[in-house]
Amino acid sequence: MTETWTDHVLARMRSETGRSGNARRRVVEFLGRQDCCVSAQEIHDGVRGAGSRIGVASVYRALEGLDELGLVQRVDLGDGTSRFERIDPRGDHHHHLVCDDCGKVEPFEDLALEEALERVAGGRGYEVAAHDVFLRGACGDCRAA
Amino acid sequence: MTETWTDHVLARMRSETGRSGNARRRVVEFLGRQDCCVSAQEIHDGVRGAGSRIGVASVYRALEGLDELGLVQRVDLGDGTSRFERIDPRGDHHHHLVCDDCGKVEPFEDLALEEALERVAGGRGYEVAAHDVFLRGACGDCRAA
DNA sequence: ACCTCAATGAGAACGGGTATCATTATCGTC
DNA sequence: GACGATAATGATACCCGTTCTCATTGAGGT
Ligand SMILES: [Mn+2]
Ligand SMILES: [Mn+2]
Ligand SMILES: [Zn+2]
Ligand SMILES: [Zn+2]
Repeated sequence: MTETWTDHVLARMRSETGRSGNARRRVVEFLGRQDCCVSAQEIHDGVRGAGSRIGVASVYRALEGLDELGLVQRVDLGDGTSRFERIDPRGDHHHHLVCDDCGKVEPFEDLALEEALERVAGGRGYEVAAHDVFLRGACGDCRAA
Repeated sequence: MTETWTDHVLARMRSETGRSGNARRRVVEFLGRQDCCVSAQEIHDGVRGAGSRIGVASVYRALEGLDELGLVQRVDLGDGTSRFERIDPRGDHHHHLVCDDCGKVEPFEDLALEEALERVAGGRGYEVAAHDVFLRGACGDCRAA
């Protein structure tokens, strides 16, 4: 059986603080259902829409905690709102295509790119811990229109 | 003789609107002196420090116009403030190393990385117009400390 | 010099994100 | 199962970068 990200994270948080509240659990469960990044607002709306009256502050607190534990990644596209997505414990990871026109965001993976990034990381004095890549342009739909 | 970015841009804006105000010119001149990205606040302070009483709104307006003309690039590191840097008309371009610890930002170039990005751009339905790459980690100074 | 209208700057307004604090709920203990 | 300590929560005030508004200024054409 494959342990889901959600289960993995709930267990981790449990062992971390000893407590388990409702708001954090709902945020984790929601994130676990997403395949790419979502904004705090979308998380808040999503959880509320399902019937849980959680507060925005709790959403941000949950995200902050998850970020510190390396369970979630902040994605900043430059539109003024941060987005968040789960980090696969198995190392799976993707980058983002952003449509300048309609704002759509979709994930992509590319091994050759990862290898090139790996090589850049060396020889710069820096100890690189993470990297972000965004490709911006016009998506298929917007090109057609 | 090499035409500077500043001259190139001033001429371009001139031909674009027919008018030339003081605020915009000061912003362009300031950006022309920078080798990497700076925040709107830094631009405002920099220009004011040199004796011109320009307003913040004018800084943002100038940056917006330059961005639309593709003369300036918005750099969003995710710290809540956008930065801007000139785009070399000759195509020269760099990406950024960001220290998670002290916040320092420095540019780097890597040809192999650019080629890998070029290859990714194809075959995705997208017409990629630009890309951003950030490497995050601990800089030399912070690693030593 | 005069007119027109883009450009400007001060300050109000906006919005995502954070801090505060009274209330609620979880968990260990009895 | 009730109780107490204290972490978690949620409403809301607040912060600050950015945008909007509007009265004023000034560049360029005549
Ligand atoms: Mn990668
Ligand atoms: Mn590049
Ligand atoms: Zn994603
Ligand atoms: Zn730069």
